[in-house]
Amino acid sequence: MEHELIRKTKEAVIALFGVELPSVELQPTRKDFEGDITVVIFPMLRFVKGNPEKIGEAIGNHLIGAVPEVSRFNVIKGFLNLTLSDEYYLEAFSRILAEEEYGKAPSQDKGAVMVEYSSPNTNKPLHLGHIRNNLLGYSVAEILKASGKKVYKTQIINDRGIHICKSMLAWQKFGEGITPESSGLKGDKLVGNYYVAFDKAYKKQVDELVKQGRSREEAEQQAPILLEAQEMLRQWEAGDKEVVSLWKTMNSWVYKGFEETYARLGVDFDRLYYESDTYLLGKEVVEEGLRKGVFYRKDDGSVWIDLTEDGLDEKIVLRADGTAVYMTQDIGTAIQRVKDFPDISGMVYTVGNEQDYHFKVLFLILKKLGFTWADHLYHLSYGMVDLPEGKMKSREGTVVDADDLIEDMAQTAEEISRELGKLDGYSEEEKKELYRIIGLGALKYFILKVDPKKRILFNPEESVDFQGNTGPFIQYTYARIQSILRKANFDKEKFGKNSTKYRNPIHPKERELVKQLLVYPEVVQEAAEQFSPALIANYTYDLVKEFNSFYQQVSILGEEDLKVRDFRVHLSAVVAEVIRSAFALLGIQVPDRM
RNA sequence: GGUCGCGUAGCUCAGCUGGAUAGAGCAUCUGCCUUCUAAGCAGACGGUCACAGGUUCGAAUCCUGUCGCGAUCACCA
Repeated sequence: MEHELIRKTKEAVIALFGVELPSVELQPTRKDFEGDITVVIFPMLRFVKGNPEKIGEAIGNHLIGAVPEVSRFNVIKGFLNLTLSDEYYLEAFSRILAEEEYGKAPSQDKGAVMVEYSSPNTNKPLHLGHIRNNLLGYSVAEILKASGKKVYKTQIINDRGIHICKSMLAWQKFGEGITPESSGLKGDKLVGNYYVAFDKAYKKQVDELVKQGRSREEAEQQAPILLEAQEMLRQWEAGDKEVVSLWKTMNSWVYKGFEETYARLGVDFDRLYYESDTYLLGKEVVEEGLRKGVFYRKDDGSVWIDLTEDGLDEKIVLRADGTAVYMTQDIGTAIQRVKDFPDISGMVYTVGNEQDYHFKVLFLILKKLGFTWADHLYHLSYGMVDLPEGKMKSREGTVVDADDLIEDMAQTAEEISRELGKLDGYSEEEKKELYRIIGLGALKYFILKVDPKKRILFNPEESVDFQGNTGPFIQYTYARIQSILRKANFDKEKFGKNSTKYRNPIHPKERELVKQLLVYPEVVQEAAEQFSPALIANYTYDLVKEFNSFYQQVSILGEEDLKVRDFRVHLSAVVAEVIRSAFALLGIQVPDRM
């Protein structure tokens, strides 16, 4: 419709004023004025001299004759507000009904996108920060799929390094052979406890050394337990049997714990990468890049890239002793992934904004190395989740644990549900499942509705809302519609297939709803382009508000005219379907009752 | 100090490539359950869009500078 209006408006201006406009600006008409689509006259004044109101009037008159869908118009200042006919909206709605999966674009074969997210260290449990990461990554992956892309979800598990050795060492020293089985603790929690135990012991040793007269800096480097951990890392790299075996055991505990958390969160992966497999990758690429002149070697043997011409600094890509740094590994991993999945044409890295610089450099290096896909790399950079007292710190125990938080949310959902008491007839299991869906819905929506790049302040004292612009509010609207559909004996099989007979005129609330439904596919595309689940969340909220207003003001099942009643039932069904679809893109489930 | 990001109502956030009197939710206050689920609806209150310049017919939006907050600038990851 927009294209048609732009074309016809241009034609109108040629016919009326003999001038060809380079472009026409359209916008949705503001709520306080009558109309659906507004043509902004001001930009035309550069080409057409005259009074904007008169010009608008003239164009409006022309359009009414030229475009059958335009039924009325009015001009206010420089704005030509067009009202589209009821037939147009009824027609448009019937097209939505006919769609198989409304909002989803047909899949294109232009290559796949790999989305990386989560990527935790294996020395501590997941916390609220990881939750934001997981939700964003999962949601963006789903949105990209809906926009027509093939997507691979992946993560790189940071399963090696000094931090892992710290937990291992502390477990050896203080653990007395404890296991998840013997203690009943979740594996990631158990290992995390020893990471904290290490830090405690380390600080104690440092303090003692300082008391003995060492400088703090020296003490921090010389604390015996740290030296032991470093020795352990060397043994691990040398393949020491005992160390490797302990490493395998403890990591397996952690993986089991992570799997539980992922299952609770409802996220998944198509392919896992382990740092212990990939950390040596990239060295060869560096050698090759050295030959190509992309990198250069310093006298001490370390290899660097000079990015000063690109406004960045010099960056090391290989240590003097020939070992890999983080960057080396990331270069190698990226290339490996394209080898594993040759149809990849781009990648998305879901990583906090503290690594903005790292990814700028990484992408630039890959580009300079000449990989075609390097133009389609995107760092999905997101702001930190802060607590009122500041940053979360695992070692100081000021983290909001992922499992605990999910549990708390379900509990809150339970309390509210019990108070409202609308769940007669549900079994205990059904209720429990419902609390889980609502609690998670509240949490996920709370996080995803915020623009990814902004930081989130999370106050554990103030529980996440269940009213207003929240997940449960939207879920509630869905449940209400399901209730109507049950009462109307709405048949999903016939959904979209039976020819609903329309009628005129259409109620203003119905018109608004159809308008809102019509933009859903565009919103999905926009969200994919911007890698922003927040756009989906905000759209869904607007749709739901519109529906609730309609629901309040207009009777659906009580309507006596059967055609009208049928139309309203269908309209409600489509709204519910779009809610379900949009929430699926956010990884949020919807309940039939609540 | 260099670079990057953010700064909109008491609080949490929207505001598309510049367009009409800057919008929601929470909180506070008013109405609405004999009609499809009140986790709802309708309304009131609440803003020098950090500040100062500039571009433009028009700026919360674009440009420059200032201030504030955060991140980053490791042979750590």
